[in-house]
Amino acid sequence: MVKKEKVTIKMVADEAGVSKSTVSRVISDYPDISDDTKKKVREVMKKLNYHPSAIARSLANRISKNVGLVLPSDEDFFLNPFFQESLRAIAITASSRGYDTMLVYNDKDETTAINRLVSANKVDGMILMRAIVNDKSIQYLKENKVPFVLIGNSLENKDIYSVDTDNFKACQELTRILVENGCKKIGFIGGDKNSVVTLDRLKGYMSVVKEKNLYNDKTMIQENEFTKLNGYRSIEKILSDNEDIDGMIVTDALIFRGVVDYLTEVNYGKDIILGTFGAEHQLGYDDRFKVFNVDVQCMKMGQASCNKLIDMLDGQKVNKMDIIDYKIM
Amino acid sequence: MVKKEKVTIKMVADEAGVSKSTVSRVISDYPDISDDTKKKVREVMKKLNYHPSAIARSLANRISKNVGLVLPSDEDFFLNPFFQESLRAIAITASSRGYDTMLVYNDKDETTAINRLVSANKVDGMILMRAIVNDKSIQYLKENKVPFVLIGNSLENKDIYSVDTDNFKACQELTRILVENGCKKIGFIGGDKNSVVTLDRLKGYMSVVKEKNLYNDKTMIQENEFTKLNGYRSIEKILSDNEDIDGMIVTDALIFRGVVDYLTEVNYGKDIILGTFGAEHQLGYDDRFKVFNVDVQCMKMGQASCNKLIDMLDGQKVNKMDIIDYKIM
DNA sequence: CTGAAAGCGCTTACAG
DNA sequence: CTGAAAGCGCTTACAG
Repeated sequence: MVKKEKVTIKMVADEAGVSKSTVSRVISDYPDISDDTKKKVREVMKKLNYHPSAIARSLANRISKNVGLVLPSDEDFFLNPFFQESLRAIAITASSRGYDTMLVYNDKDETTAINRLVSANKVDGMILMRAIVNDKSIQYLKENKVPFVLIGNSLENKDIYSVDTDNFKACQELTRILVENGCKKIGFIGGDKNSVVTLDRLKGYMSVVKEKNLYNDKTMIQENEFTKLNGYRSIEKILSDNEDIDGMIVTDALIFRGVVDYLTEVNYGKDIILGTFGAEHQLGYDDRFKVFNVDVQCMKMGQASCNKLIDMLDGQKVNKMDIIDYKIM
Repeated sequence: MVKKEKVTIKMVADEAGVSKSTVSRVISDYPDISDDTKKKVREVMKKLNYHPSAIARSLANRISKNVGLVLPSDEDFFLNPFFQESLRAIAITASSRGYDTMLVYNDKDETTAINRLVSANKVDGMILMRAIVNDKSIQYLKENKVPFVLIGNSLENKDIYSVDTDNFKACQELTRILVENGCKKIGFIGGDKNSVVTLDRLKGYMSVVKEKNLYNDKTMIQENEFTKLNGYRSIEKILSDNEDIDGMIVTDALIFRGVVDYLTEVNYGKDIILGTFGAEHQLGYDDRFKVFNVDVQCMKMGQASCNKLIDMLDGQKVNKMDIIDYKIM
């Protein structure tokens, strides 16, 4: 077997009897190259099994063909199925458009990881997978004029590109459904208080509580982390303070699992109607419970955010904010 | 505010009154540069907020400082919490060693995605997150002499670098525990038959079944996909064919959830002892069940695989195979 | 429609 | 201990 050597543009050019410039142009599929030479060059490329070096291209034209994915570094948050599924959708979408995906784990108050990717020119743009209150990453990306799209909603930055669920409306609708099903006293369990998603959903819930004049007590609202344990403890706490609760809003699949665990343990069933965020397959509960869930369609979100970023990089005009529809079932 | 311009090595060199070569050498921390100039150059770099272009470095020295992560593209498989947790460990480990992580989703019988990353020089090495029978990716990486480490076990390739759980032994131990707890007739539910993990665990189970001369019927063994639904249907099938089953081995957290769902529905409890793979927090079940689980410690696996790959890239000597210990509880 | 040449921002023998 | 120069493999005005 012949020793493999990296095939370069030079070798293709020589073999095809044209200049490097010409080869370069057929790589990029320039319109003003004659069909004949295009064809010839392509044949040679195939014959030589030539693949342009992305690195060299990047250096020459400052385009990396990489998108950066910014994930929360807090374990609890990341364990959320939402991330796993969006991440997959993003990577697959990127790939289908000729981009590769780079991962960054980002701390709440640090931008060093992001900074590294950006200043090393490793990515053309970024996707942020959550927004927290007073988000440093968003600040950084704006200041450095890095193209990015946020999955979520930033309270402080309304002029950025984003893709989001209408969490206020979704949670409002969900709460109303519980009311229509007879609930008089509805509790709320959310994730991290600094997470904008939690806040938006809380507002939706509150709006119905006020509108319908439902009984309302602070002990009915718990916000902590995005964990199963939090769900377990929060529902325990709420029930011990409010025996007569007949409905619960839960903002997250992981938390929901903890809630179901506790309710199963103490033998609750349909006495409490549950409204939760999360797709059916992420939840896990059985017939003993009555559950309404809003599916925010993370696959769609991931896809939309990635397409939006790449459209931006392509210089296309895109909306500032896109709202992805949810499904309540 | 001054318009931001990319700071290059040239500008640092000029400002510090040295040559580009020298700056380059202090970037790489060469030993034979005088402390004085090192210090001076570093000051200038900081003052100018200089960050070397990773792209340019890559082109010059053919090192990308990226590791590629090869994930299964089949949705079912990927949804497994195992991947999510290993992935995070890998990305964090890579980052701590100055590497960034690139994602590739790979089809069973295709190597195009991998090929793209490799031939474009975007990565220095790869981590494969599973092995299937007759794995094309492994073949490809071997042939192209791409450094890689496999998380798992390849039946056909014993000469590659890998990190794995001793799945045979773990499943053997798990099955024995069920026997010690009085089980006489133990079923088995696994994931994809083409997945080596499933095969290894099945062998461990079978070895005990034979050793202890347990009743053994093909209808007690189900292998399908890595999904919750599969768990649900498989246990249903097994129970309908074998009413007197008193133990079940389940190879996967997601499948386990389906099993628990079904058993809950039909009001089974401690009559069947469950042995499963998956960490406590991935499982989700309650006191009604008696469960033993083997935690393969995915964080450790991810970490070990990434460190191993980077050690290899650094030219260090590493073991061919590393076995990560598991915990049964 | 195509080519020669400069340039992208680094690294690294080589020479001193 | 340090510098000048060539080179990594592309792209892209510019000229024809």
